[in-house]
Amino acid sequence: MTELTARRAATRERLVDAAVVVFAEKGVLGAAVEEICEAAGFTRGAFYSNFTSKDDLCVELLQRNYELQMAALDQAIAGIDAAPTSNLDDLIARTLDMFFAAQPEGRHWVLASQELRLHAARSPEFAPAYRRFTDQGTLRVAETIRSVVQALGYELTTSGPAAIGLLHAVHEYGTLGSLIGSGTLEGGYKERLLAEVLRTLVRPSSTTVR
Amino acid sequence: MTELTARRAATRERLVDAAVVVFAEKGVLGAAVEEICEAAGFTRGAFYSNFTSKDDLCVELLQRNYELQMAALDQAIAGIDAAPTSNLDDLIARTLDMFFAAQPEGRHWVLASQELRLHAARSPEFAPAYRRFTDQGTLRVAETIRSVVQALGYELTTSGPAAIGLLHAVHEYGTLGSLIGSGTLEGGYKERLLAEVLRTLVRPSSTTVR
DNA sequence: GCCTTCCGATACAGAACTGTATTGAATACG
DNA sequence: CGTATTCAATACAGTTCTGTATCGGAAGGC
Repeated sequence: MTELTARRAATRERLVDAAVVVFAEKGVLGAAVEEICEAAGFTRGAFYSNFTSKDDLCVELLQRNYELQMAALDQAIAGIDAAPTSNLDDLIARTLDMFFAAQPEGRHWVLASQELRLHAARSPEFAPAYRRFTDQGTLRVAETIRSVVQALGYELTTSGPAAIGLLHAVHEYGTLGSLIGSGTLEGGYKERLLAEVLRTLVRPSSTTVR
Repeated sequence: MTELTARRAATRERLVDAAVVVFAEKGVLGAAVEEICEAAGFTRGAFYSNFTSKDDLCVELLQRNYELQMAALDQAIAGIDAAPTSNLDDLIARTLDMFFAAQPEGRHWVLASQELRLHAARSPEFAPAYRRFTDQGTLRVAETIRSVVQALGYELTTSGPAAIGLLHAVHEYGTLGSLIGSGTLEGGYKERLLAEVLRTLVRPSSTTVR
């Protein structure tokens, strides 16, 4: 698509990776361009030669994140056992695996994701770019989960995106809660709740599986 | 408890109110002390005379928020129709009213709440203070909802805090989503989802209502 | 009404960050 | 190879923010 030397691509990647860490620690607006460059082992010269602004880098970060997660999702699909099952627990477990494959992992990524989401909520300039990747990702995950559920002999009780939204909400809340160390959330809280929620989102398929 | 002149109290309040706005726009770490003071119509002299640091002000903000929401909750309780009902929709509506009473409202408060939550997740120094208010609030809301549900002839299917966590997760996600303007979330999405979730969280009481 | 105490404004010195213009070293190419 | 080009480092000038020390006016006590 774009002409990019290997050197340049590597620089951009290092900067983006560093941004994840710094965003996680300081937030998008609290992160100084200088700090990101330092974390990546560059000076600002490298930054301004590759990006026009911090928001510009944020978009690249979204893109990278999107691609990595879709790749992980594809891999998870390839590895799934596609035989229909009458065991609901089985279905739940396999479906959640799909979902988790498309979620950020590790403290830095989790925090950075939330920071980006919040940045989109407060910045009208950034929001469109954020929506672009998020909506597309949600649709793809929804479609994937819908087809997995169907292959296993079940169907969703609600629209795909609504189901994903619900899972996403619980996942985010629980993950952040465990980082904060909230006392009202016991261990395994998130997993249990997700399984329970998912149980209400599927039912045995009314139509015969082809 | 603490000796505080009226003048001082007013200054602190104005600073805290201003902080909500600036935090919403810039995030906790992106907000300059200077900026908060300016928004409140003071200079930094006032700030450092009243607070030792930005985190110190954050704690005061948590406290204020907690007290306002608990007061709103108390008021909501007072206004509720306590007659048992066999109409589930009725129950759902009244229970959600309780819950909403204890949620922040308005763009600034919503964003600031999220910023504080994220700040707690990344800052070990701030997290304990955040937990203190959050856990206490969750317990109080949980207990309130539990007793309302019971008075109406139903019971919760899960622990109070777990139920509140689930509602809270969906509420936050939906609210932020509507600020971002996500395309996969149609209007009324949040309310519909909350009602549906709540439906799975209650069942007719097995024991007789006293 | 005067005097004391309080408390926010001002002054200050330094640190951190910004974006740009220029330079020099690495890389690619003929 | 040597030369042209690319790209990150450096130099620069300006702005913003920090926390503290000091000052002066307003509030409250006698």
